[in-house]
Amino acid sequence: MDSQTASCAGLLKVLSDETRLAVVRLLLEEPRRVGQLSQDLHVEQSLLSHHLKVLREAGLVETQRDGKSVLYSLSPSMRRRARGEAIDLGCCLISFAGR
Amino acid sequence: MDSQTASCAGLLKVLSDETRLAVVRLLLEEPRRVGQLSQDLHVEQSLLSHHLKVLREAGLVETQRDGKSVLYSLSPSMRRRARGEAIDLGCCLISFAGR
DNA sequence: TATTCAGATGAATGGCTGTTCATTTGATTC
DNA sequence: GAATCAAATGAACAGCCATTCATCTGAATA
Repeated sequence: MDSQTASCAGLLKVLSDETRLAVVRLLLEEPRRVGQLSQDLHVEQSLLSHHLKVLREAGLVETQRDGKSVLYSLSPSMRRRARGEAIDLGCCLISFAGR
Repeated sequence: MDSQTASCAGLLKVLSDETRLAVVRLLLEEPRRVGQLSQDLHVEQSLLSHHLKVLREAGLVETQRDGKSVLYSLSPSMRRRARGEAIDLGCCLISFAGR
């Protein structure tokens, strides 16, 4: 059980929350402001903010001031093309290929 | 926030534990008995058994009696080939393509 | 500069979850 | 059938985490 597996589990834990996963999927489409996310997901502002902090600290998302609001986007380094054998969860594929 | 996202988060939660993730990665190679897993991962029998139960109930793994021991293998339906845009966690890729 | 709007932060709380220990079940062997 | 080996189960506990509420920061506008 290498340390790589440990940190990977940690990242999966970040994504294993319904709200955070939904945020990431929305940001996979395009950047959005917090207010938009809050409306789209029907999640109260404060709670969403806490979740966004977790995503930030995990390096999954990045922020950018936009006047009064803040624009969230998926970290560019997180974008990749998948290929190779994977685990099919039905909802998504998890692949370890080439690692 | 659809119910699909909820159940997906649930499955990711199952994989977000270091021990369970390590088990799945080993079973991705080939089926193994509990004793083997326990030795390979340095995880005590009872604890491993609890984790295996979680994996079983999530439908991720299947079991097969083999004399005194039990053979665990990755559920065939979980095996797929990944392709399309994905989120790169460094340790693995998560892809939602075509869903 | 006072007010308002957008978002972040901190403390408090309740529920979930990983771990341990003791016990049990199921299958083999003596 | 008693003893042994492999794995599963249940109860108990402790630490973690999502949620809520109240408050604060920071930027725009009047």
